[in-house]
Amino acid sequence: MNLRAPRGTRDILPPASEVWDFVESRIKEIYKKRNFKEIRTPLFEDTELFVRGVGGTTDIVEKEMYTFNDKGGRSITLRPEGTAPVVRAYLEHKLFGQSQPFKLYYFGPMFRYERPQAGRYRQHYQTGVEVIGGDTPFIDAEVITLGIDILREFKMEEWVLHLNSIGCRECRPVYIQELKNFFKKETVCRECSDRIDRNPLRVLDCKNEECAEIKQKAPSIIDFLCPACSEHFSEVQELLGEREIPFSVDPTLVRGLDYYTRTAFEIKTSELGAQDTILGGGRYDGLAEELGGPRAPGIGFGMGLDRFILMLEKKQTELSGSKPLDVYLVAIGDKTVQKESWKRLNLLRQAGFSADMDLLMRSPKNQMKAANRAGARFTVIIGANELEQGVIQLKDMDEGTQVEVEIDQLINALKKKKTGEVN
RNA sequence: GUGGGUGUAGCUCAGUUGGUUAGAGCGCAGGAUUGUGGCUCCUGAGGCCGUGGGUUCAAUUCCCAUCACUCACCCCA
Repeated sequence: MNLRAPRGTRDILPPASEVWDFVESRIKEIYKKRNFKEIRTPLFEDTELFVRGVGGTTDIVEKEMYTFNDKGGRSITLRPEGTAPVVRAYLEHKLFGQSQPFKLYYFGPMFRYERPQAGRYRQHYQTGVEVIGGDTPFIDAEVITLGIDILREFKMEEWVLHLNSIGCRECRPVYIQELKNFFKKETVCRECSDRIDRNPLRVLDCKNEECAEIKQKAPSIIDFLCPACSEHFSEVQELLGEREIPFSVDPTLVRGLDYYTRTAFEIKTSELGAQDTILGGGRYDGLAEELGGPRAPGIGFGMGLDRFILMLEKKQTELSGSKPLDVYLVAIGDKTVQKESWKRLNLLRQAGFSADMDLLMRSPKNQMKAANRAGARFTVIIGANELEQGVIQLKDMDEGTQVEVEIDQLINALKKKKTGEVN
């Protein structure tokens, strides 16, 4: 038996899991403040959804999908990204019939078959948003701003927003033709020469040094945008300026998924390794139609939580993940005392305190040790003597002081101590 | 998919120029006059030295393969 999580996957254990919980709930609050609603879609979908949605010639579909046949012979794929499933759900449930635009957020794992690396996992976690049913530049700016707001909420300043527009159905084909003509005259790396016909935009994405020089001379998409796309793009930039969000226009940013149109963006940080994109997204005005629905333009982003948290840890940002325990109960005596303590434990919890006790029934000394390790603010000591007199010992673990309290007054005494601390 | 590095206790790492019972620190468990934490001291548990094969009288040490981790490429979150 191989007792190891599969390659590229990992367990998130305490105390790390407390950091995750903390980060996720803070982000969720940000979404809620902006009137986004949660959507949960299945972890797997029909393979066809991604082939049609993401695009058959993309890296994701060509080599990164976890695809298998289920017992009914259906081809199933573990979702490699969040947008296609959300748009599928939007169409399936005819959400275009409701008040538009539809603003959704999600949290959850995504799956891609790749070689693991720092900040790259086969099962990784993303949070993201999708705004569907509108194509004004305000929506673009609102979505991008939201991404920045998350970074700022966590006091992260070491990032660069890369922005581009990759045009629409009207203007992009013209540009692509131009690009093909250009590259066919140049000598590019072998991979790129393969790409020229299949997915020419991706040649711009090549990091090969030989190609880099050639790329600089290549025609820029921005010069080929149709009037509508061009206006959209400059308005988005204007609105970002309005919010004082710095960005860098990057004509080589094309993104690896086919569904993108117009606005494309990525936020990179210098604080990770080679896997430095923590947030990426773009507009997808044609996706709904591509999937067989009505026109429903949308825009969204995905943010990598693994990388985000890695970045927070590298920055040693204080993450007050775990909250110390209010009370640890120490039982000293036989079963009668233990049972009484266990009963009191429940009463403490019902009164709203976080409380725990030693369920191994160890020696008083060891129980105190455990209380200390749990970070308990107070210990409540119940022994046979106390039980007889109807009292308990209440010990302040920071001060090291201890007072006797009538057992019925315990909750009140604790409440007083707690509010005393707040004031 | 390609290339480099690594793989000894729960964790961080020593070590064996091939040779009997493989070590430390931290952590964990228990204890230091019978009912009290954090400091100190004592004791203890825990390792088929990643897995499989080869060379050898002998391998945890050498060689090969494999798996995993890690860094980079590719690409992305």
